[in-house]
Amino acid sequence: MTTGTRTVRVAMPAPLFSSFDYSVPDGMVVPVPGARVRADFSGRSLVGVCTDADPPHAHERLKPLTEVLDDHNCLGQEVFDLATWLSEYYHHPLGEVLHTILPTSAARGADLDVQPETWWRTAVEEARLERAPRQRALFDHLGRVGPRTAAEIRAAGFTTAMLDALVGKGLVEAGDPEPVLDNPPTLTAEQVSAVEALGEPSQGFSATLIEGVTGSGKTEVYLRHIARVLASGRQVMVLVPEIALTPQTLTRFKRRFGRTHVLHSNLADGERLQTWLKCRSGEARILVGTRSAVLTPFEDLGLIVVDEEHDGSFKQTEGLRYSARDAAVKRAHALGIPLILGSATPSLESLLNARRGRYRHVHLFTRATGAPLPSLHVLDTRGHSTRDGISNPLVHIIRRHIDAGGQVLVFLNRRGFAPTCLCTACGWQALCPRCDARLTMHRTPAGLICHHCGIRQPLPAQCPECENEAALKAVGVGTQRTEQGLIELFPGTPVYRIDRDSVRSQQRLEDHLAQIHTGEPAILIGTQLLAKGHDFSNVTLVATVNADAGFLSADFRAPERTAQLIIQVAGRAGRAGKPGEVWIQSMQPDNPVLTSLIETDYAGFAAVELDVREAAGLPPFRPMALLRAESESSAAAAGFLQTLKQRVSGAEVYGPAPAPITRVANRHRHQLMLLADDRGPLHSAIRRLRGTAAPRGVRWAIDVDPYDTF
DNA sequence: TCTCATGCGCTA
DNA sequence: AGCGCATGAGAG
Repeated sequence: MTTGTRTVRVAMPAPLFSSFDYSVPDGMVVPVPGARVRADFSGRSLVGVCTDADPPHAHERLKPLTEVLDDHNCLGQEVFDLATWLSEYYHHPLGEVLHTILPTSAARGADLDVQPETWWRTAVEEARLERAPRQRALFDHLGRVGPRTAAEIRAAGFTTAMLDALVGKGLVEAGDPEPVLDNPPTLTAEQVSAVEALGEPSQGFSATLIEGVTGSGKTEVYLRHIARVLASGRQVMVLVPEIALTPQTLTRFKRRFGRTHVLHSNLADGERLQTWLKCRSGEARILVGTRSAVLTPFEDLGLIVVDEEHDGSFKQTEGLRYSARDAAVKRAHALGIPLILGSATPSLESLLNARRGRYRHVHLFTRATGAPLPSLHVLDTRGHSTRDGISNPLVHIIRRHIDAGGQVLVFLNRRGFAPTCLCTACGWQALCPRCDARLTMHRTPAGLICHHCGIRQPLPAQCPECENEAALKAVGVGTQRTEQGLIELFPGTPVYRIDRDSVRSQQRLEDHLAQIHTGEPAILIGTQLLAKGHDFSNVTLVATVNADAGFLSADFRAPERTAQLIIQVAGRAGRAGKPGEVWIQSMQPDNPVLTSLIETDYAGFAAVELDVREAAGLPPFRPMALLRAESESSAAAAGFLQTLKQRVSGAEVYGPAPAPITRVANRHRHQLMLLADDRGPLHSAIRRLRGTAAPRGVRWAIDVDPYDTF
């Protein structure tokens, strides 16, 4: 080995757009690109990733590496290349990108050893565990679902102590992995042609957009294609939105394919690392995961599925602001494998790609059960009084459905009791001390809460300003208030509220859902949480209470998001044979989003909205990036963006503009919008700005293809 | 004169 | 980001 090969370039986890060169001391093996190394960096010992052995023009003063942690590229060439692409495309330092990709323990330098798993199953038919209800529950659970690993048992809400106790009593023993339990159902004609349209899985890169109405059985189409890929011996990655990764979703995969691995944000570091390693080694056959799962290396990936591809949770909004959907497209292309994007309400980005012939476009127009699609109606609330958010005509419609034995789902995208609390005597309002926002009134537990920074305050007994004891009033409507109103209006009918406040625990949610699944007449009220994943087969009426709020936002994506939400919620209605009705309460019944949705469905709305975007020169027709700055001083943040603006060339610039809620947690947020005709000039413009040091106290970030623009 | 806090610059 | 180091104010 010559001395010239004993210098390496390393990407260190620091917010710097440069690599750092180190020497490899005698006796230490020269790391290969992609190997983790430990080295001193500005007075501390850090784990970085080698990017080049023997780099050209190495730095003249070199420190020695402390340690080489891997004898091979720990990410594999493909994910290593993905890291380079992410760094360039999202203008984020390579060292930080690599740090984001590596599981926490791997980024800290842990050994990358796969540990064998043990599955646990019941050893006896019956067990008397009267005095140990939790052990009893775990025993019953294992009897019901079959063999599970310790990690899965913990994920289901049990502890290893309970498991150990059962093993000690001889009631549970090590066993084989879970068997395949489900046979595939018969496909509808439409599903058959969708499966056929997907073609052979081994024909190289292809992207297919499956646009299927809720209940059309998109998932079954994925499962068929997944089965073919698995049969060919290759691995499969399935990405789902955060709130769609429910036990029901996983059970479906497990019953069909056996062992299914999972990645999401709530895993313990060790579990996450083990799953990551098993994907990398090829031991894991299917991975179902949320956003960050797209960064997982695979030994032999043969298919990527992105379910609910329009969902905003695929875009990261901090640090490396990547889109998991777009990264999935990139990976499928690089690997030469098929990609499936599925949604009932595709993003305009994907629809434009389909229109331009980059994606195949497969439609599922009918429900797999043969149930008719719900009918959509606007309920004009102008001139009607509303009580707790529910207008009089809506009360009658709800009563009609309850009397007919149906269940009713009331959708209201606002938690709490009332979004405002004010004094009718002096005009005082409950404002957040740290944000430019009103405090939301909550009951059970009572208090004022800021939905932006989370600060809590007690509910004042009298007006803090004029000390009037009777004039404080809750203004506006949240789920708690509508719940209360519905309980009063329908005293004999159970009302279930499902939002982040009412279902703190998964168990609580499951209990609620079990009640609902009995099919007895009931009223469900809730937020986003209700809109996805769960099947409520006996729901015959869906009512959206405050869809109007979605039309008020300044965000150019607001109409798209509102339309998607309405259609997703509407999809909950009439799934089991009984025809469903959807009523949208609105004070602006002539709003073009509403009328086009009702008259021409989502596809018609999307076509109109695409024209609007094209005319306005907005995404997906032109690429956009946002430069966001925040500081305790509003002027400092805005001023810094102003100086950046002067240095922009080759792109249109708008702003700096304050975010609508400028101050959150005492930080003032401003942004500069960049638009260009092509990606090339946009990226060049950003490249000239990135790495610019902001003045003291100002933090700034680049957001390429932002999802939320306000 | 000493100690602790805050600010700044640098990382190979 | 996070660390060491310079600078500066307060206590004895």
